[in-house]
Amino acid sequence: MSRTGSNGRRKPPTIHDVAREAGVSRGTVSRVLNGGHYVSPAAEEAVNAAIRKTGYVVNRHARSLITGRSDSVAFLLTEPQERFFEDPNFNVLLRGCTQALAGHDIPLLLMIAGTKDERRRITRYITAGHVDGVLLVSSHSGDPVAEQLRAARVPLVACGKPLGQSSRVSYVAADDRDGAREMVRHLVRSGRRRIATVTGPLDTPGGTERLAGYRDVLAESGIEADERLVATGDYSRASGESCAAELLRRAPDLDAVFVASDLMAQGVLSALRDAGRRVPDDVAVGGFDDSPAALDTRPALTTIRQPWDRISSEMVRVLLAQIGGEDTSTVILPTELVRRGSA
Amino acid sequence: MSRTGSNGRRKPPTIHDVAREAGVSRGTVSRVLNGGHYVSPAAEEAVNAAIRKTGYVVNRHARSLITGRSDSVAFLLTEPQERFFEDPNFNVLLRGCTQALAGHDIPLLLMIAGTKDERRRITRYITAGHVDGVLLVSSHSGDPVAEQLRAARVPLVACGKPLGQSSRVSYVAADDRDGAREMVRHLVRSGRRRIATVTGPLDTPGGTERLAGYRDVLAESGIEADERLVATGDYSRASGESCAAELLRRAPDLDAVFVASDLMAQGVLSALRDAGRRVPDDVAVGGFDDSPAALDTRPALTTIRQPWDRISSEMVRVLLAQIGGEDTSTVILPTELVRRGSA
DNA sequence: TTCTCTACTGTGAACGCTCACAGAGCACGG
DNA sequence: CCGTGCTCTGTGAGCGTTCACAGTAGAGAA
Repeated sequence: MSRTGSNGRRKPPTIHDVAREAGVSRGTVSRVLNGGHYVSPAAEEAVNAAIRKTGYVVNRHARSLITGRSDSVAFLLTEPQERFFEDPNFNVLLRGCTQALAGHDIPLLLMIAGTKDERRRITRYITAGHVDGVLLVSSHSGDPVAEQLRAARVPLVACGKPLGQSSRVSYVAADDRDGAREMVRHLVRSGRRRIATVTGPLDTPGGTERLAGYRDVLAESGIEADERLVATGDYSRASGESCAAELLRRAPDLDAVFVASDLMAQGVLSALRDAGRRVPDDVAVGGFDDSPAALDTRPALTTIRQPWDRISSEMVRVLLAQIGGEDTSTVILPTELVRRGSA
Repeated sequence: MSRTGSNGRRKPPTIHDVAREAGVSRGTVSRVLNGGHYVSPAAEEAVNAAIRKTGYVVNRHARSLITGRSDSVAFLLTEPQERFFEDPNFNVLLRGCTQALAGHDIPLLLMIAGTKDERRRITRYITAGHVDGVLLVSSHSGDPVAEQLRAARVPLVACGKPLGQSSRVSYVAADDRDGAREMVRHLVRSGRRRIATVTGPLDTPGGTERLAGYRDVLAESGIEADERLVATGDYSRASGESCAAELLRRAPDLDAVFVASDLMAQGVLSALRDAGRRVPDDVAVGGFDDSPAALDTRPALTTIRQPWDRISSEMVRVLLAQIGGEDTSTVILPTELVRRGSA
């Protein structure tokens, strides 16, 4: 049933062995393996039985050699720092993509292009056709990798809106702007009028879009915009703390803060506590991300949940469509307000 | 220079194109590609020039088809829950392995075998020879996947000691027991005598080994062991909180707690604060893991750092040695005490 | 010279699969 | 009756590489 090599280790059965076992030709086995079209029920049954009996598993290398596809996908991280690995959302994303791909029997290759050298090596690897497509995670504006892959016509889907690119890179993202609107509307509805914000870096989509959403709601609510109420952080806890201190100095009468990330919101809560302000009585605080940290604050953080599970499954769906030759575009997914104690 | 297919998409150059360009045979190009033995300097130079000119990249599928190796490695997670993805150490491990493998030009395939079905599918995939080896991360005792892969003679290295296995699975781990000793000795040196502990689940290596280390030091220091000072958690923050409450009830005179994870230690700190105990004045608290959370507590957590960067690089080193046919065994790496404010 | 050894090179045959094609068998309509 | 179209099947070729082998050239020893 299985052939045995000279070193005693079994050689796995080939399509030939299955064909012989089933009493059909290689071609018929191959057809069964690839969807079973133009195969008689009797032949199909015989082949399936032979596959079970021999324990046959297709040799993907031989298949790839001829089809030109690799039936694998790269998950590419182009980050110089370890930021993404510290981000709990990243885990959900990676996990979600792995699972969604596994459903299609497609393995995920994890690649990290931190340095320039690595970027070159990985770009070569990918453009050589070793993967069928790329799931790109990068917060960088003007990422050269995306451009190169696009130029080489490699199917590509980014997570989040690639900033500052004129090119047509498909992406999947949460609706940052609308999520921000939702949170600020929530603050307005609860009677706040002096609403400050701590933004993310303004060269990231999360930075600009969430700020835009904040301004949308002030405008629609007829609340006067006040630049003293806007501070720019870098998504770190420490920057949240210092931004909040700065805001309190510039506008001591603020009664709410919309913070563009939960991590920064932690810092904001610390600063407010240090300043003797009670949350939410004196100052309401709204975060963004619904990270696990949002549960650990006191009071627990009211925040905006991004649908990471859906983002990952959509990324995979769009990428597979693109690999299949379809023209794909962008997917924007709705966010959700999670009410807890802080606002 | 590059051939063009009917659909306008360039066909990548093959070894044949390189050979023609360099004026040598396929064999010579292949030899240059695989180490350059038995190749004249002139030929080698010509081949390298031709490779640069054509932009040739080896087709790994064709190579794999004949060599039987795939030049790729699986990073296999056999966890029903998402525990690992919530663990920041896991990120460092995954990142470290990816990078270490990238140094050898070996891509990492991430696979998650949560359900029984997935385990079967993935085991099939791996035993079919689609990867050269497996980096296994699993907290489960009696993991059937490890046994099956071992039986199929797939090179395999586990992260952490596989519990309850009689088999000879190579693994790389931090010295949990000695790390626990180090922490408890530190507590003893600072004058504590009623030292409690919150352990991890006792079906995990981290649970049993760290508890053993705790007992070692009590014994060597002549401190009477007291079962009222031992509580078993599940590595979650909440369990740390409830265990600490329980310990305070059973042994109100405790003056230190050694907690088997930083996450649980966060819970312990909360419970102590709620009980009005000052840290470290009334009660010293020692954690384990040196997770980022350890910096966010007040006071900052004294903890034990596991050398995750070295663990990942050692896992890769051992796996590659095993793939190369060497007999490999176990690697135990030292931990490090990180002193902060809590003890 | 001749023989041997070493360094180097080229060639055919595989690896296991899919694809294109040819051909068989059958049913149907003209 | 043939021709046409359908479903189903087998066969040869070839994907791009490595491997084993055969063969050449030059150096050194006999």
